[in-house]
Amino acid sequence: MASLGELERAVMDLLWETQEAVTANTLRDLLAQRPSQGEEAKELAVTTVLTVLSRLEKKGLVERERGIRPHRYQAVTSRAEHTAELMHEVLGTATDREAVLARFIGSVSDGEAATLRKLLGRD
Amino acid sequence: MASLGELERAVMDLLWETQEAVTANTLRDLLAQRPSQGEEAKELAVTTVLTVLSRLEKKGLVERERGIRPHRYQAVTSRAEHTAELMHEVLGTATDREAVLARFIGSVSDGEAATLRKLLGRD
DNA sequence: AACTAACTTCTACGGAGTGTAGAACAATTT
DNA sequence: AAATTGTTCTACACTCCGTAGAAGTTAGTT
Repeated sequence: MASLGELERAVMDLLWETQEAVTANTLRDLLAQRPSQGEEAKELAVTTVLTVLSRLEKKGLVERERGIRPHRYQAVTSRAEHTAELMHEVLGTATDREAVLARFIGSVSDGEAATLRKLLGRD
Repeated sequence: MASLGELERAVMDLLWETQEAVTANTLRDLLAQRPSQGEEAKELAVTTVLTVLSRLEKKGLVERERGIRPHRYQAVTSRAEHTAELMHEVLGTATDREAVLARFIGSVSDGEAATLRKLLGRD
């Protein structure tokens, strides 16, 4: 259960940008200013945003504060963390993990290769 | 257009294992011996397998030889290559690629870290 | 307390993707 | 030509996602 729809993705992106916990109304407004891709951004109904947030909560990506009345939502993990998890999920528990990694780093930019070297430390 | 269904995945796994081009009937038989997960493996109709193969062909993951009569199907890329592509897709074109890589590397096994060091070459 | 405004949950529907396979059509074998 | 084998078409049910109105709940106002 990993993939997100387009709107779900847009919401997560906003939650990842604004590190704070925000309300559904705020998100609706933020979404309205965001022409997702070529498409004119139209005002969504708040219930739409709420539905999406509920689904994201069920998926474990979003956490909500139920105490205060306009509930506030925030991402459970950072985007980087989430993406890294996804990458591991894709890598999987296969027997050929190393082969995959070989192909993977084969097409990584030079700069990123350098970063990786730094992160891995010299032996 | 990256994700696969459960049956599609099972078919791809078989095509990746048997490096050869195989027929739909062969695949049906192979699938029958494969209890996907806890579930008792039942015999699927050949048309089911054919439908899945067509869809995989449309997705560019499978190639078929139309010359001979029982068409033969094979994977276009190796599993390792495909998985590596998926990983890049997940990594995406975000601004925080390096942050993602950092998290990713952080949870890679020691042996794999060593492999990566080797692949990246010492500086 | 009753009323109202804001907010949340429930229910729903249409479209896309997937698993599944029969019906109809095409080619090969006997 | 008839029978067999193989492929394509069509179809349906189920899940996920975008979308939102209807109904229910909470809080603020009179």
